[in-house]
Amino acid sequence: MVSSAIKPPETFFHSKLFRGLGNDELALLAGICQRRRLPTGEQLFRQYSPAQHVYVVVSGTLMIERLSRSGRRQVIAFAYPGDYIGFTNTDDYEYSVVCLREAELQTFPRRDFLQLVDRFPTLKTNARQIGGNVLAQTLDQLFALGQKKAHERLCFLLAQIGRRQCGTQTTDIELIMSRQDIADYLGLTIETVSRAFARLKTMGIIEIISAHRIHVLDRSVLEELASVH
Amino acid sequence: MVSSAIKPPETFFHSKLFRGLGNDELALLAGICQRRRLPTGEQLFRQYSPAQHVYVVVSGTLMIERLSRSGRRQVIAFAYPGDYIGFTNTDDYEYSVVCLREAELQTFPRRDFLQLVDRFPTLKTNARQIGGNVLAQTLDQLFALGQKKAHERLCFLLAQIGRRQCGTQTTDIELIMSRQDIADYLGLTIETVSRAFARLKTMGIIEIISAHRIHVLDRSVLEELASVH
DNA sequence: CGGGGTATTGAGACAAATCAACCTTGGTGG
DNA sequence: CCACCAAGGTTGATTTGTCTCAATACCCCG
Repeated sequence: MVSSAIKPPETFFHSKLFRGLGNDELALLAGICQRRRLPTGEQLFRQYSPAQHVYVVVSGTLMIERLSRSGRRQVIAFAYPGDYIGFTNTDDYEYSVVCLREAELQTFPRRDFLQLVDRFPTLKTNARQIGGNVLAQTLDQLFALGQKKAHERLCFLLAQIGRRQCGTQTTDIELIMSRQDIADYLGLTIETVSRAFARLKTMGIIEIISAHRIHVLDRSVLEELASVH
Repeated sequence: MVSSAIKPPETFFHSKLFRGLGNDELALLAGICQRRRLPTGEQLFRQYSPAQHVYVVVSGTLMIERLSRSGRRQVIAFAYPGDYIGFTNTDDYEYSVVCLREAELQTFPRRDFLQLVDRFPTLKTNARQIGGNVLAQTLDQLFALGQKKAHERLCFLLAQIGRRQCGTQTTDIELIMSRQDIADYLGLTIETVSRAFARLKTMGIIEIISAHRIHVLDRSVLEELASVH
Protein backbone atom coordinates (compact mmCIF):
# COMPACT_ATOMS: atom_id res chain seq x y z
CA MET A 1 0.00 0.00 0.00
CA VAL A 2 1.49 3.34 -0.96
CA SER A 3 1.41 5.99 1.69
CA SER A 4 -0.58 8.42 -0.39
CA ALA A 5 -3.42 5.92 -0.40
CA ILE A 6 -4.20 6.95 3.17
CA LYS A 7 -5.80 10.32 3.05
CA PRO A 8 -5.23 12.20 6.28
CA PRO A 9 -8.38 13.64 7.80
CA GLU A 10 -9.01 17.21 6.84
CA THR A 11 -8.56 18.55 10.34
CA PHE A 12 -4.91 17.61 10.18
CA PHE A 13 -4.33 20.63 8.05
CA HIS A 14 -5.93 23.00 10.50
CA SER A 15 -3.62 22.15 13.34
CA LYS A 16 -0.33 23.90 14.08
CA LEU A 17 1.11 20.55 14.93
CA PHE A 18 0.94 19.38 11.33
CA ARG A 19 1.94 22.59 9.63
CA GLY A 20 4.52 22.17 6.91
CA LEU A 21 4.50 18.39 6.92
CA GLY A 22 4.71 16.37 3.71
CA ASN A 23 2.07 13.91 2.60
CA ASP A 24 4.14 10.90 3.57
CA GLU A 25 4.63 12.25 7.05
CA LEU A 26 0.98 13.06 7.43
CA ALA A 27 0.11 9.57 6.31
CA LEU A 28 2.33 8.03 8.96
CA LEU A 29 0.75 10.22 11.58
CA ALA A 30 -2.68 9.25 10.34
CA GLY A 31 -1.61 5.64 10.74
CA ILE A 32 -1.10 5.95 14.48
CA CYS A 33 -3.98 8.36 15.02
CA GLN A 34 -7.29 7.29 16.43
CA ARG A 35 -10.47 9.21 16.95
CA ARG A 36 -12.08 9.35 20.30
CA ARG A 37 -15.41 10.77 21.30
CA LEU A 38 -15.74 12.00 24.87
CA PRO A 39 -19.16 12.84 26.33
CA THR A 40 -19.72 15.85 28.56
CA GLY A 41 -18.62 15.27 32.13
CA GLU A 42 -16.34 12.33 31.38
CA GLN A 43 -12.67 12.30 32.30
CA LEU A 44 -10.08 11.97 29.57
CA PHE A 45 -7.42 10.96 32.05
CA ARG A 46 -6.63 11.35 35.70
CA GLN A 47 -3.82 13.14 37.47
CA TYR A 48 -0.83 10.86 38.25
CA SER A 49 -1.91 8.22 35.74
CA PRO A 50 0.77 7.16 33.23
CA ALA A 51 0.99 9.46 30.23
CA GLN A 52 0.17 7.05 27.44
CA HIS A 53 -1.42 9.33 24.88
CA VAL A 54 -1.13 12.70 23.30
CA TYR A 55 -4.29 14.45 22.17
CA VAL A 56 -5.42 17.09 19.73
CA VAL A 57 -8.84 18.59 20.29
CA VAL A 58 -10.96 18.45 17.16
CA SER A 59 -14.24 19.67 18.58
CA GLY A 60 -15.78 20.40 21.97
CA THR A 61 -14.23 21.88 25.09
CA LEU A 62 -12.22 20.38 27.90
CA MET A 63 -10.89 21.55 31.23
CA ILE A 64 -7.43 20.84 32.63
CA GLU A 65 -7.37 20.78 36.42
CA ARG A 66 -5.24 19.89 39.39
CA LEU A 67 -6.54 18.66 42.69
CA SER A 68 -4.96 18.68 46.11
CA ARG A 69 -5.61 15.91 48.59
CA SER A 70 -7.91 18.15 50.57
CA GLY A 71 -10.07 18.63 47.53
CA ARG A 72 -9.04 22.13 46.62
CA ARG A 73 -8.77 22.60 42.94
CA GLN A 74 -6.78 24.72 40.55
CA VAL A 75 -8.03 24.88 36.98
CA ILE A 76 -5.01 25.12 34.72
CA ALA A 77 -6.61 25.73 31.35
CA PHE A 78 -9.56 25.28 29.05
CA ALA A 79 -8.89 23.41 25.82
CA TYR A 80 -10.61 24.30 22.56
CA PRO A 81 -10.44 22.82 19.07
CA GLY A 82 -6.87 22.96 17.81
CA ASP A 83 -5.44 22.78 21.33
CA TYR A 84 -3.10 20.07 22.54
CA ILE A 85 -3.38 17.95 25.62
CA GLY A 86 -0.83 15.73 27.25
CA PHE A 87 2.30 17.17 25.68
CA THR A 88 3.95 16.46 28.96
CA ASN A 89 7.59 15.58 29.38
CA THR A 90 6.97 13.53 32.47
CA ASP A 91 5.94 9.90 32.50
CA ASP A 92 2.78 10.62 34.46
CA TYR A 93 0.22 13.29 33.79
CA GLU A 94 0.50 16.29 36.06
CA TYR A 95 -3.20 17.02 35.89
CA SER A 96 -6.64 15.65 35.15
CA VAL A 97 -8.66 16.48 32.08
CA VAL A 98 -12.44 16.50 32.06
CA CYS A 99 -14.84 17.18 29.23
CA LEU A 100 -17.02 20.28 29.47
CA ARG A 101 -18.78 19.84 26.17
CA GLU A 102 -18.96 16.72 24.08
CA ALA A 103 -15.58 16.50 22.44
CA GLU A 104 -13.88 14.75 19.59
CA LEU A 105 -10.17 14.10 19.90
CA GLN A 106 -7.33 12.79 17.84
CA THR A 107 -5.33 10.44 20.01
CA PHE A 108 -1.78 9.32 19.41
CA PRO A 109 0.05 6.71 21.45
CA ARG A 110 2.71 8.79 23.15
CA ARG A 111 5.56 6.39 22.43
CA ASP A 112 4.82 6.17 18.72
CA PHE A 113 4.20 9.87 18.53
CA LEU A 114 7.55 10.70 20.11
CA GLN A 115 9.25 8.37 17.65
CA LEU A 116 7.74 10.27 14.75
CA VAL A 117 8.74 13.54 16.40
CA ASP A 118 12.30 12.23 16.36
CA ARG A 119 12.11 11.30 12.71
CA PHE A 120 10.50 14.46 11.34
CA PRO A 121 12.34 17.68 12.09
CA THR A 122 9.35 19.79 11.10
CA LEU A 123 7.11 17.87 13.47
CA LYS A 124 9.71 18.23 16.17
CA THR A 125 9.84 21.98 15.70
CA ASN A 126 6.07 22.18 15.85
CA ALA A 127 5.83 20.01 18.95
CA ARG A 128 8.50 22.08 20.69
CA GLN A 129 6.65 25.25 19.86
CA ILE A 130 3.47 23.85 21.32
CA GLY A 131 5.24 22.82 24.49
CA GLY A 132 6.67 26.31 24.70
CA ASN A 133 3.24 27.85 24.28
CA VAL A 134 1.91 25.78 27.16
CA LEU A 135 4.61 27.15 29.44
CA ALA A 136 4.11 30.70 28.16
CA GLN A 137 0.39 30.53 28.79
CA THR A 138 0.98 29.13 32.27
CA LEU A 139 3.37 31.98 33.00
CA ASP A 140 0.74 34.47 31.86
CA GLN A 141 -1.75 32.89 34.22
CA LEU A 142 0.81 33.04 37.01
CA PHE A 143 1.21 36.73 36.34
CA ALA A 144 -2.54 37.25 36.39
CA LEU A 145 -2.96 35.43 39.71
CA GLY A 146 -0.02 37.19 41.27
CA GLN A 147 -0.66 40.73 40.14
CA LYS A 148 -4.25 41.34 39.11
CA LYS A 149 -7.54 42.22 40.75
CA ALA A 150 -10.68 40.15 40.37
CA HIS A 151 -12.22 42.02 37.44
CA GLU A 152 -8.87 42.17 35.66
CA ARG A 153 -8.45 38.44 36.02
CA LEU A 154 -11.87 37.97 34.53
CA CYS A 155 -10.83 40.13 31.57
CA PHE A 156 -7.80 37.91 31.24
CA LEU A 157 -10.07 34.90 30.88
CA LEU A 158 -12.56 36.59 28.57
CA ALA A 159 -9.81 37.89 26.29
CA GLN A 160 -8.30 34.44 26.20
CA ILE A 161 -11.55 32.75 25.31
CA GLY A 162 -12.30 35.45 22.75
CA ARG A 163 -9.00 34.69 21.07
CA ARG A 164 -9.40 30.94 21.15
CA GLN A 165 -13.02 30.56 20.34
CA CYS A 166 -13.28 30.36 16.54
CA GLY A 167 -11.01 32.20 14.17
CA THR A 168 -12.71 35.50 13.48
CA GLN A 169 -12.54 38.16 16.15
CA THR A 170 -16.02 37.70 17.52
CA THR A 171 -17.47 39.95 20.20
CA ASP A 172 -19.80 37.20 21.33
CA ILE A 173 -18.36 34.90 23.95
CA GLU A 174 -19.83 31.65 25.10
CA LEU A 175 -18.83 30.48 28.56
CA ILE A 176 -19.09 26.74 28.55
CA MET A 177 -17.66 26.41 32.05
CA SER A 178 -19.50 27.02 35.31
CA ARG A 179 -18.84 29.95 37.66
CA GLN A 180 -17.07 27.52 39.96
CA ASP A 181 -14.74 26.51 37.14
CA ILE A 182 -13.98 30.16 36.40
CA ALA A 183 -13.39 30.84 40.09
CA ASP A 184 -10.97 27.93 40.39
CA TYR A 185 -9.18 29.08 37.27
CA LEU A 186 -8.73 32.65 38.47
CA GLY A 187 -8.12 31.87 42.14
CA LEU A 188 -11.36 33.51 43.31
CA THR A 189 -14.72 32.50 44.76
CA ILE A 190 -17.91 32.24 42.70
CA GLU A 191 -19.37 35.28 44.43
CA THR A 192 -16.38 37.41 43.53
CA VAL A 193 -16.54 36.16 39.94
CA SER A 194 -20.20 37.11 39.81
CA ARG A 195 -19.44 40.57 41.15
CA ALA A 196 -16.59 40.94 38.68
CA PHE A 197 -19.05 40.27 35.85
CA ALA A 198 -21.38 42.89 37.29
CA ARG A 199 -18.54 45.35 37.55
CA LEU A 200 -17.44 44.88 33.93
CA LYS A 201 -21.06 45.38 32.95
CA THR A 202 -21.42 48.68 34.82
CA MET A 203 -18.07 49.74 33.37
CA GLY A 204 -19.67 49.30 29.97
CA ILE A 205 -17.14 46.74 28.83
CA ILE A 206 -19.45 43.76 28.49
CA GLU A 207 -23.12 42.95 28.20
CA ILE A 208 -24.42 39.89 30.01
CA ILE A 209 -26.84 38.15 27.68
CA SER A 210 -27.17 35.19 30.01
CA ALA A 211 -24.98 33.53 32.59
CA HIS A 212 -23.14 31.70 29.84
CA ARG A 213 -23.25 34.22 27.06
CA ILE A 214 -21.35 37.49 27.09
CA HIS A 215 -21.22 40.26 24.55
CA VAL A 216 -18.02 42.30 24.45
CA LEU A 217 -18.76 45.98 23.95
CA ASP A 218 -15.25 47.40 24.29
CA ARG A 219 -12.61 44.95 23.28
CA SER A 220 -9.70 47.37 23.58
CA VAL A 221 -10.42 48.14 27.23
CA LEU A 222 -10.95 44.45 27.89
CA GLU A 223 -7.54 43.62 26.40
CA GLU A 224 -5.99 46.49 28.29
CA LEU A 225 -7.29 45.23 31.63
CA ALA A 226 -6.35 41.69 30.67
CA SER A 227 -2.75 42.47 29.93
CA VAL A 228 -0.71 45.36 31.20
CA HIS A 229 -2.15 46.51 34.47
CA MET B 1 42.72 12.30 20.29
CA VAL B 2 40.71 9.72 22.12
CA SER B 3 37.63 10.95 23.86
CA SER B 4 38.71 9.70 27.25
CA ALA B 5 41.56 12.15 27.10
CA ILE B 6 39.11 14.93 27.96
CA LYS B 7 38.21 14.58 31.55
CA PRO B 8 34.77 16.01 32.26
CA PRO B 9 34.64 18.35 35.24
CA GLU B 10 33.57 16.68 38.41
CA THR B 11 30.35 18.60 38.72
CA PHE B 12 29.07 16.84 35.62
CA PHE B 13 28.40 13.82 37.73
CA HIS B 14 26.34 15.67 40.28
CA SER B 15 23.77 16.88 37.80
CA LYS B 16 20.60 15.04 36.87
CA LEU B 17 21.17 16.13 33.33
CA PHE B 18 24.22 13.91 32.96
CA ARG B 19 23.01 10.92 34.91
CA GLY B 20 23.61 7.59 33.23
CA LEU B 21 25.74 8.98 30.42
CA GLY B 22 28.79 7.16 29.14
CA ASN B 23 32.29 8.64 29.14
CA ASP B 24 32.23 9.32 25.43
CA GLU B 25 28.99 11.21 25.72
CA LEU B 26 30.24 13.20 28.67
CA ALA B 27 33.38 14.05 26.75
CA LEU B 28 31.37 15.43 23.85
CA LEU B 29 29.29 17.49 26.23
CA ALA B 30 32.45 18.75 27.89
CA GLY B 31 33.62 19.77 24.43
CA ILE B 32 30.79 22.23 23.92
CA CYS B 33 30.64 23.33 27.55
CA GLN B 34 32.04 26.58 28.76
CA ARG B 35 32.31 28.00 32.23
CA ARG B 36 30.92 31.38 32.99
CA ARG B 37 31.22 33.43 36.11
CA LEU B 38 28.42 35.88 36.84
CA PRO B 39 28.81 38.54 39.54
CA THR B 40 25.99 39.46 41.88
CA GLY B 41 23.45 41.78 40.31
CA GLU B 42 24.40 41.03 36.70
CA GLN B 43 21.91 39.76 34.17
CA LEU B 44 22.49 36.38 32.55
CA PHE B 45 20.08 37.16 29.74
CA ARG B 46 17.12 39.39 29.09
CA GLN B 47 13.47 38.55 28.38
CA TYR B 48 12.72 38.33 24.64
CA SER B 49 16.36 37.96 23.67
CA PRO B 50 17.15 34.98 21.42
CA ALA B 51 17.66 31.77 23.35
CA GLN B 52 21.24 30.96 22.42
CA HIS B 53 22.41 29.08 25.46
CA VAL B 54 21.40 26.50 27.97
CA TYR B 55 22.79 26.73 31.48
CA VAL B 56 23.45 24.56 34.48
CA VAL B 57 24.05 26.29 37.78
CA VAL B 58 27.24 25.11 39.44
CA SER B 59 27.35 27.54 42.33
CA GLY B 60 25.59 30.68 43.48
CA THR B 61 21.94 31.68 43.20
CA LEU B 62 19.95 33.28 40.43
CA MET B 63 16.45 34.67 40.03
CA ILE B 64 14.16 34.12 37.07
CA GLU B 65 11.73 36.96 36.54
CA ARG B 66 9.22 38.36 34.10
CA LEU B 67 8.44 42.02 33.63
CA SER B 68 5.37 43.67 32.19
CA ARG B 69 5.60 46.89 30.21
CA SER B 70 4.28 48.85 33.18
CA GLY B 71 7.16 47.61 35.26
CA ARG B 72 5.28 45.10 37.37
CA ARG B 73 7.27 42.03 38.01
CA GLN B 74 6.55 38.37 38.60
CA VAL B 75 9.39 36.29 39.96
CA ILE B 76 9.14 32.84 38.42
CA ALA B 77 11.76 30.94 40.34
CA PHE B 78 15.03 30.96 42.20
CA ALA B 79 17.80 28.81 40.77
CA TYR B 80 20.30 26.95 42.94
CA PRO B 81 23.28 24.73 42.14
CA GLY B 82 22.14 21.79 40.05
CA ASP B 83 19.23 23.74 38.55
CA TYR B 84 18.78 24.36 34.86
CA ILE B 85 18.13 27.61 33.10
CA GLY B 86 17.01 28.26 29.58
CA PHE B 87 15.57 24.84 28.78
CA THR B 88 12.98 26.67 26.77
CA ASN B 89 11.25 25.33 23.72
CA THR B 90 10.78 28.75 22.22
CA ASP B 91 13.35 30.63 20.17
CA ASP B 92 13.35 33.57 22.54
CA TYR B 93 13.63 33.52 26.29
CA GLU B 94 10.34 34.00 28.09
CA TYR B 95 11.98 35.63 31.08
CA SER B 96 15.04 37.43 32.37
CA VAL B 97 17.60 35.91 34.69
CA VAL B 98 19.57 37.93 37.18
CA CYS B 99 22.25 36.84 39.61
CA LEU B 100 21.50 37.10 43.32
CA ARG B 101 24.78 35.72 44.53
CA GLU B 102 27.97 35.35 42.56
CA ALA B 103 27.37 32.34 40.38
CA GLU B 104 29.29 29.88 38.29
CA LEU B 105 27.52 28.34 35.34
CA GLN B 106 28.09 25.69 32.73
CA THR B 107 26.97 27.09 29.43
CA PHE B 108 26.12 25.11 26.32
CA PRO B 109 25.32 26.62 22.94
CA ARG B 110 21.67 25.74 22.55
CA ARG B 111 21.98 24.50 18.97
CA ASP B 112 24.85 22.16 19.72
CA PHE B 113 23.24 21.01 22.91
CA LEU B 114 19.99 20.11 21.15
CA GLN B 115 21.97 18.16 18.59
CA LEU B 116 23.56 16.09 21.32
CA VAL B 117 20.16 15.65 22.92
CA ASP B 118 19.02 14.15 19.63
CA ARG B 119 21.98 11.81 19.48
CA PHE B 120 21.94 10.53 23.05
CA PRO B 121 18.69 8.94 24.17
CA THR B 122 19.70 9.05 27.81
CA LEU B 123 20.45 12.74 27.58
CA LYS B 124 17.14 13.25 25.83
CA THR B 125 15.27 11.50 28.61
CA ASN B 126 17.06 13.58 31.21
CA ALA B 127 16.42 16.83 29.38
CA ARG B 128 12.75 15.97 29.00
CA GLN B 129 12.47 15.21 32.67
CA ILE B 130 14.01 18.53 33.55
CA GLY B 131 11.61 20.35 31.27
CA GLY B 132 8.78 18.48 32.94
CA ASN B 133 10.00 19.47 36.38
CA VAL B 134 10.00 23.11 35.36
CA LEU B 135 6.35 22.86 34.37
CA ALA B 136 5.45 20.91 37.51
CA GLN B 137 7.09 23.51 39.71
CA THR B 138 5.32 26.31 37.86
CA LEU B 139 2.01 24.53 38.37
CA ASP B 140 2.73 24.24 42.08
CA GLN B 141 3.39 27.95 42.22
CA LEU B 142 0.16 28.58 40.34
CA PHE B 143 -1.67 26.56 42.93
CA ALA B 144 -0.05 28.48 45.74
CA LEU B 145 -0.93 31.86 44.25
CA GLY B 146 -4.46 30.80 43.46
CA GLN B 147 -5.38 29.03 46.65
CA LYS B 148 -3.21 30.03 49.57
CA LYS B 149 -3.03 32.75 52.16
CA ALA B 150 0.05 34.90 52.69
CA HIS B 151 1.66 32.83 55.48
CA GLU B 152 0.95 29.60 53.60
CA ARG B 153 2.60 30.97 50.49
CA LEU B 154 5.61 31.86 52.56
CA CYS B 155 5.74 28.29 53.85
CA PHE B 156 5.61 27.18 50.25
CA LEU B 157 8.73 29.21 49.53
CA LEU B 158 10.56 28.21 52.71
CA ALA B 159 9.85 24.53 52.16
CA GLN B 160 11.06 24.85 48.60
CA ILE B 161 14.29 26.55 49.58
CA GLY B 162 14.78 24.05 52.38
CA ARG B 163 14.57 21.24 49.86
CA ARG B 164 16.84 22.86 47.30
CA GLN B 165 19.46 24.36 49.48
CA CYS B 166 22.13 21.72 49.95
CA GLY B 167 21.43 18.04 50.15
CA THR B 168 20.88 17.27 53.80
CA GLN B 169 17.60 18.24 55.38
CA THR B 170 18.76 21.34 57.11
CA THR B 171 16.57 23.35 59.43
CA ASP B 172 18.60 26.43 58.78
CA ILE B 173 17.48 28.47 55.80
CA GLU B 174 19.35 31.30 54.19
CA LEU B 175 17.28 33.77 52.24
CA ILE B 176 19.53 35.24 49.61
CA MET B 177 16.74 37.24 48.00
CA SER B 178 15.26 40.50 49.28
CA ARG B 179 11.78 40.87 50.75
CA GLN B 180 10.74 42.52 47.50
CA ASP B 181 11.88 39.47 45.55
CA ILE B 182 9.91 37.20 47.86
CA ALA B 183 6.86 39.44 47.53
CA ASP B 184 7.03 39.39 43.75
CA TYR B 185 7.45 35.64 43.81
CA LEU B 186 4.44 35.04 46.04
CA GLY B 187 2.22 37.77 44.61
CA LEU B 188 2.24 39.84 47.82
CA THR B 189 3.67 43.13 49.09
CA ILE B 190 6.79 43.37 51.21
CA GLU B 191 4.77 44.42 54.23
CA THR B 192 2.54 41.36 53.98
CA VAL B 193 5.60 39.16 53.60
CA SER B 194 7.07 40.70 56.72
CA ARG B 195 3.86 40.09 58.63
CA ALA B 196 3.74 36.54 57.36
CA PHE B 197 7.20 35.98 58.81
CA ALA B 198 6.04 37.43 62.11
CA ARG B 199 2.99 35.19 62.07
CA LEU B 200 4.99 32.02 61.44
CA LYS B 201 7.24 33.07 64.30
CA THR B 202 4.37 33.52 66.77
CA MET B 203 2.93 30.22 65.55
CA GLY B 204 6.21 28.67 66.68
CA ILE B 205 7.05 27.32 63.25
CA ILE B 206 10.16 29.38 62.60
CA GLU B 207 12.71 31.44 64.41
CA ILE B 208 13.98 34.60 62.76
CA ILE B 209 17.70 34.78 63.33
CA SER B 210 18.04 37.77 61.05
CA ALA B 211 16.16 39.12 58.04
CA HIS B 212 18.00 36.68 55.83
CA ARG B 213 18.43 33.73 58.12
CA ILE B 214 15.57 31.56 59.31
CA HIS B 215 15.57 28.59 61.61
CA VAL B 216 12.81 26.06 61.05
CA LEU B 217 11.44 24.77 64.35
CA ASP B 218 8.59 22.61 63.10
CA ARG B 219 9.25 21.29 59.66
CA SER B 220 6.17 19.08 59.52
CA VAL B 221 3.76 21.97 60.11
CA LEU B 222 5.72 24.04 57.63
CA GLU B 223 5.37 21.36 54.98
CA GLU B 224 1.72 20.93 55.86
CA LEU B 225 0.97 24.60 55.34
CA ALA B 226 3.11 24.63 52.20
CA SER B 227 1.25 21.81 50.52
CA VAL B 228 -2.21 20.62 51.27
CA HIS B 229 -4.12 23.46 52.79
C1' DC C 1 29.49 57.21 64.38
C1' DG C 2 26.57 58.62 61.00
C1' DG C 3 23.79 57.50 56.82
C1' DG C 4 21.29 55.01 53.33
C1' DG C 5 19.08 51.17 51.99
C1' DT C 6 16.22 47.50 53.78
C1' DA C 7 13.00 45.53 56.93
C1' DT C 8 9.40 45.84 60.48
C1' DT C 9 5.37 47.65 62.67
C1' DG C 10 1.04 50.33 63.02
C1' DA C 11 -3.40 52.54 61.43
C1' DG C 12 -6.76 53.01 58.08
C1' DA C 13 -8.71 51.90 53.49
C1' DC C 14 -10.09 48.57 50.42
C1' DA C 15 -10.74 44.11 48.17
C1' DA C 16 -12.13 39.52 48.54
C1' DA C 17 -14.00 35.69 51.40
C1' DT C 18 -17.71 34.16 53.98
C1' DC C 19 -22.38 33.48 55.27
C1' DA C 20 -27.03 33.93 54.04
C1' DA C 21 -30.99 35.10 51.32
C1' DC C 22 -32.96 35.44 47.01
C1' DC C 23 -33.46 34.98 42.04
C1' DT C 24 -33.30 32.28 37.39
C1' DT C 25 -33.55 28.64 34.70
C1' DG C 26 -34.46 24.26 32.90
C1' DG C 27 -36.53 19.95 33.72
C1' DT C 28 -40.39 17.04 35.65
C1' DG C 29 -44.68 15.45 36.61
C1' DG C 30 -49.32 16.44 37.68
C1' DC D 1 -49.61 24.02 30.19
C1' DC D 2 -48.39 25.26 34.45
C1' DA D 3 -46.74 24.45 39.22
C1' DC D 4 -42.97 22.75 41.39
C1' DC D 5 -38.35 21.61 42.32
C1' DA D 6 -33.39 21.51 42.31
C1' DA D 7 -29.11 23.39 40.75
C1' DG D 8 -26.68 27.16 39.58
C1' DG D 9 -26.13 32.07 39.77
C1' DT D 10 -26.71 36.70 41.84
C1' DT D 11 -26.96 40.07 45.46
C1' DG D 12 -26.47 41.85 50.25
C1' DA D 13 -24.26 42.22 54.96
C1' DT D 14 -20.44 41.19 57.56
C1' DT D 15 -15.79 39.54 58.51
C1' DT D 16 -11.23 38.64 57.27
C1' DG D 17 -7.05 39.46 54.80
C1' DT D 18 -4.14 42.23 52.17
C1' DC D 19 -2.70 46.72 50.46
C1' DT D 20 -1.43 51.37 51.20
C1' DC D 21 0.68 54.97 53.49
C1' DA D 22 3.45 56.44 57.25
C1' DA D 23 6.60 56.03 60.99
C1' DT D 24 10.17 53.58 63.13
C1' DA D 25 13.87 50.12 63.68
C1' DC D 26 17.80 47.62 61.92
C1' DC D 27 22.08 46.70 59.81
C1' DC D 28 25.77 46.96 56.81
C1' DC D 29 29.35 50.00 55.09
C1' DG D 30 32.01 53.72 54.69
